[in-house]
Amino acid sequence: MYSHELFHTLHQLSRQLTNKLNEALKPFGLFNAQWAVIFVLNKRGSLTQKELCDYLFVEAPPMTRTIQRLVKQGYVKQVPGIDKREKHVQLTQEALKLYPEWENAVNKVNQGLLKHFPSASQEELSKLQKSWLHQLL
Amino acid sequence: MYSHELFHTLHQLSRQLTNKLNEALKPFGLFNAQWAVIFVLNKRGSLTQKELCDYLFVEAPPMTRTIQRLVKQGYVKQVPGIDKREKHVQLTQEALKLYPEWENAVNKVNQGLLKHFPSASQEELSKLQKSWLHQLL
DNA sequence: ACAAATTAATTACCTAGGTAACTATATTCC
DNA sequence: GGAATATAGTTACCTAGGTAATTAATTTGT
Repeated sequence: MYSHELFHTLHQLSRQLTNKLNEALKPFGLFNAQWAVIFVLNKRGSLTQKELCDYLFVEAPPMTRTIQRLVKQGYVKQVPGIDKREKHVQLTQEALKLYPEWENAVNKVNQGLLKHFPSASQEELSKLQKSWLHQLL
Repeated sequence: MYSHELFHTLHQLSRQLTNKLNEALKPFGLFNAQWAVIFVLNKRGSLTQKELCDYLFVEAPPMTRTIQRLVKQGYVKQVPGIDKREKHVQLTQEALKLYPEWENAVNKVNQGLLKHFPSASQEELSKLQKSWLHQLL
């Protein structure tokens, strides 16, 4: 019964990566969860909070909090939709200006984390993870 | 640059598994992090909190909290060591009595989570994860 | 032998993410 | 058209895990 070990290793790996990313984002006053939102908004433009939740597979309450912190920092604005329940979230000019710098830092740390992990292994790992995840959902 | 995707999938996978485990533990009034401690204590007997931290790669403060909850529930006791700074943590009779039931529930949910994921893939995934994790530490 | 440095555990405070309950707006269904 | 239902977002409260600072006990170094 080594399923325990599999789960344990996965959990630890996830935590280590999160910690390293947070460390790299610290100089910019950003955290992991905020970066995830910023990254998606930069790629997709304007999204409702529901759409962000669905995309990132996160429940609504933590998303509300993450967005509120980003609003307070001036990196995101909430625009009321035609459907008045919805809030369309988008990056501010300030965030768009700083984005390349952030992405650069993130890419650099990601590259460092993968440096000694062969790209064939990365491919294989990515494939296995996606396959398992899709079965779970 | 699909490192983003690799990290994102890993993070989500970890969260999904944690959620499923928590769901399975709910009837017993236990949570994921508590189970990790109980599992190790059952295997290893008595350990100091420091040893538990090292084994589970968790910082001391969250470990203190997890143990305090287990003490309150009557599943764990803290025995002062010869080195008076240390606290040796061990399962209570109550916990030892209930352990098989808990393990059974956990094994069942783990089995369910891995059901449609071929065991060759499990092996491969486990190998890749461990290899990457050891490079990071 | 005693001052300085180290270590185990705790406390306070932060982010991350989960559920349950609530509010306000939209949609459905007689 | 109006009552019932569903949906988007928020609030309150829980566990999980991180850092920084604190306390008490032990070990080191002179």
